[in-house]
Amino acid sequence: MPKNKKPRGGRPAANFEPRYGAKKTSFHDRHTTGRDSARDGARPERGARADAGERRSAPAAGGYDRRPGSRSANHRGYRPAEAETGAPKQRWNAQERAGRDEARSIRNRAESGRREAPHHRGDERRPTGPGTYRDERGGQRFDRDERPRRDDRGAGTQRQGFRDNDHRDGGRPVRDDRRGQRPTGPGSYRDERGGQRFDRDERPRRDDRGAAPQGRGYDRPNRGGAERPERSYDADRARRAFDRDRTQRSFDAPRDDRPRRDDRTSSDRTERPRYDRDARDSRGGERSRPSTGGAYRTERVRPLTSDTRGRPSRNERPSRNDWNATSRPAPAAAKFEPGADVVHERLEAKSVEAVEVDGVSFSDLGLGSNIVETLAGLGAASPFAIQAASIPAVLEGRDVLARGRTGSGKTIAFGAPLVENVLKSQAGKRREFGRSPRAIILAPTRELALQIDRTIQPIARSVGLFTTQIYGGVPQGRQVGALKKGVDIVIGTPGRVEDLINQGKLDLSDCRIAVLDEADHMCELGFVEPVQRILRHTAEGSQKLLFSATLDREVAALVDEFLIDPAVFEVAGEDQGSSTIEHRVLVIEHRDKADILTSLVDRAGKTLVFARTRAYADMLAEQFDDAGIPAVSLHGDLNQAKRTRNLERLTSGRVNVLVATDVAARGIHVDDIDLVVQADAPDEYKTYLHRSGRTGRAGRSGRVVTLITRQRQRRMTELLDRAEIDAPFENARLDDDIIEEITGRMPTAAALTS
DNA sequence: AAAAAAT
Repeated sequence: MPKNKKPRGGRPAANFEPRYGAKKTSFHDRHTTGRDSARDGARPERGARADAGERRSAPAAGGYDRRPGSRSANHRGYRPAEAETGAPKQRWNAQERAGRDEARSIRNRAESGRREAPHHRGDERRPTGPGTYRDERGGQRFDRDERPRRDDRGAGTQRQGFRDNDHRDGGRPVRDDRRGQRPTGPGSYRDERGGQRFDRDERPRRDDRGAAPQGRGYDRPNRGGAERPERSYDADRARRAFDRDRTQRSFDAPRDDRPRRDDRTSSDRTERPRYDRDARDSRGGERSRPSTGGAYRTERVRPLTSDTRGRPSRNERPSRNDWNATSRPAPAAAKFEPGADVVHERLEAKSVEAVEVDGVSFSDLGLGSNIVETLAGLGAASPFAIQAASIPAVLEGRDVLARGRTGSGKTIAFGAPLVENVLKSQAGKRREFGRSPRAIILAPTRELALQIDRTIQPIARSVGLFTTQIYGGVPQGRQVGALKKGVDIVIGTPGRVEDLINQGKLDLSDCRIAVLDEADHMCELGFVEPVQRILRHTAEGSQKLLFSATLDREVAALVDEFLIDPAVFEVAGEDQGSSTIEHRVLVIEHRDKADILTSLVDRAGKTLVFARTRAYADMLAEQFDDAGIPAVSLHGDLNQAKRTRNLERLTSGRVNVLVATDVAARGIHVDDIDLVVQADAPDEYKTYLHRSGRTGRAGRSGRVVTLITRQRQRRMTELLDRAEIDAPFENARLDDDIIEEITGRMPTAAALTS
């Protein structure tokens, strides 16, 4: 029975799929789960047995740690406290209890002047293993935030064990190391971005911020006015907005700058007010964030929603409809002086140069020492560009839109400052039992939500905060139990989150930060509505952070309603030319498809195959299996247990081939996937970018092969053009050398660069 | 078409 899988899952699975009770071994616990029954149809008989068992043992159960109404897991618990001691207890025991104590002492220390000398404190409580990740990754931090790798996944319990390791020296030295190692080839930011430096106007701000951060009414109780002097927002904003002499930048392009852009001004102006006023007034935006002047806000938002009129580059790439279009220095941008912002179609962003980031540390950015140390333990010794850009803005309390390519560190970019903000908002407060969450992070898939939690949890835990995952496909019991107990940060998928809200089990009214990962995807049809409803449940004026590798104007609907004066960031030099991924398109005969796929997949490395439908994904996996190539599938028709298990099989290397639908296209990370095969070509260029982003990570080389038939060539050409990818089209037959070549030796990164 | 709640 599947039960046998558990041993292996012991560690990885615990981490990967904490809800799934890898640890649950006690008789009645299993029953509880069975009864909770969201338990998927995989083993109906088990559920039945569980019910029977429950009935039998219920009466006597009390003495045996049985909760009288464990039905209350779902059901308004008659004894909430009890509910927590049941199943959740096991899970909380070691690690969470430790965390709690830790939190307590942190709080105590915090109350006696925490900001001043946090460092010594950190040393003893550093929760994560030191050089662990750093070493493996050769100092490159590409993956670290996207997905704590396997080792990492080993649940908090394990990490605690590392606690005493001294990696204090990790901080600085490591950064230096890394600098040395940082790939200077394609993956490197440094080489391609000319020597543009972080704008001075930007930097000073950060220092200021250290002293007086939250621009918005973020809760900051108990913070000595001395440390972070209270400031009138108006004053603050105004100062930042106008007192700087700089070239205009998107996110803070002040009114004053506007006149300079003669070409766009007039039309923009007429349009701008419309967006704003309507949106803001109707939702009381004014009240919620009185600090931002109306006019100011308007202009900030405008770039996102305005169209491209007057932009020459549009004509050149008519199909390109987004912000990405000019992510690399476009001709249009050339007329701007060095150091000036690149002007983007439809959405202007402050373009961050990686070189600017050299020498900047996480603590420079405003993160506390505990968090900084934890990040170092995760392999993030110093910030990536996108992190350096967005962390200060997030700490400041601003709404942020950020685009950074896959694996560029987005999770930490929002996660670390989010934790810091939540911590600040609770400084000195008691962490009450049953407190409602202060922050929520939404992701489009369960796997991604889990992965995000794997990164955020250690950071949160390092400062005594708790996270919980709220996603579907698993029993609610534990999730509700955790909520009852009280968590600070919720990470989940829209469906279950909304479900629990409607059931009154999740209260977001105190939620002051909301993050949308893969934000553009979350704005697609079918996703937006629930997301909007959820966001409306968050505290009025809550801070919103939108991140994605392909962030574009698709998020306009949300921006208009929910964001105020957003800072917009992206990383310069992130074009496909700087990628370590080799793309190619095989034009094939349909009748050869199955066999070609099999031969493509018959190789040594890990291969991820994308199929358009669930059925086809299953079919292919089966086909490969039959051909003697162990393969599993990942798609929405599988129950969550299988999804988790199959993905884990690939990560662990038990199989080398995973056939997935687009559920696996975004965000999920598996090390060492060196070939991505698109059995079905995607319809959108964004999908192409995300799918191909599953390989070529950490500066490694990777290949993406897309199979199409002759009829599709034109569409594919257009798509690649939009994605700004150059890929040769090659006719391929089953016995072609091409296939051999693809499945054979992978080109070195060096070869790709030259 | 897929994904996201559970039924």
